[in-house]
Amino acid sequence: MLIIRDMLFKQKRRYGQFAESEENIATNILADRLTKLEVEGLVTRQADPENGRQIVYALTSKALDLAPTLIEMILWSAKYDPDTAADRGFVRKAKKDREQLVKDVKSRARS
Amino acid sequence: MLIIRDMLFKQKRRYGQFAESEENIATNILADRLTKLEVEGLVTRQADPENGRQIVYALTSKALDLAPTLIEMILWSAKYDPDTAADRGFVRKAKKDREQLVKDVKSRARS
DNA sequence: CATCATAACTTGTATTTCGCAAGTAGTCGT
DNA sequence: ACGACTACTTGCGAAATACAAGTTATGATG
Repeated sequence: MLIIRDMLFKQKRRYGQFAESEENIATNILADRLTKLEVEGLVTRQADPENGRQIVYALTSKALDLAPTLIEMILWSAKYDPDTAADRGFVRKAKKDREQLVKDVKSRARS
Repeated sequence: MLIIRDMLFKQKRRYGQFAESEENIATNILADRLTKLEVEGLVTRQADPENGRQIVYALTSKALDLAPTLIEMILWSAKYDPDTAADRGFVRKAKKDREQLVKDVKSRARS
């Protein structure tokens, strides 16, 4: 979930970027989760043609369709978790035009 | 999550009912989760005045506000998980009038 | 072209959580 | 008074996770 969240909302694409996130996931667990996500058809893995040592992960449409669920989770956190990192603009946009936000999030995550 | 799901959508209120659910949660884990949910302010626990040996659990508004998140999860499952238990009518209603469904679910869970 | 840095993992081990089976405590019905 | 019911606890083996260190392949540097 944390990986998909980072890919959907923070445009992260690489192993090193996931490892940096504030949840401090252990590297063996991260590797394990990435292969499980690949097996479940949620992410694809491919070598970066411009930099052979980098692998670029991408979300499948099955994973992009988790956007509404994650957005609802963010809204709930914004309401009840004082330490939440959700930004104001995001929450406002979600309440104003939810469908459009889902489209925007998916489109950004694809690019 | 499974406990909140059962309370929101299946009107379960008691320990024995949670233990029956198809995920077959171990009783020690169930007890642990219920106290954690209580500590986090998601459920309340009170003895049934009509039957002293039964304890009735209820969702707080903080937990009721998880309804949109859980509904989105159900919709995603209905789309991608062939073994999902989500019923047709529910999915139709969610797509037709989401806000109303959220209200209905909350209202049923409170009664 | 040898060496160093980087990125993506593996491996080993201690710690934590979980699953299963069994047992306990306070009602309640008869 | 006694058995059944409901909500838990307890003990222990198995599995998952966290932490630290090592490995492999590629790209950059002097």
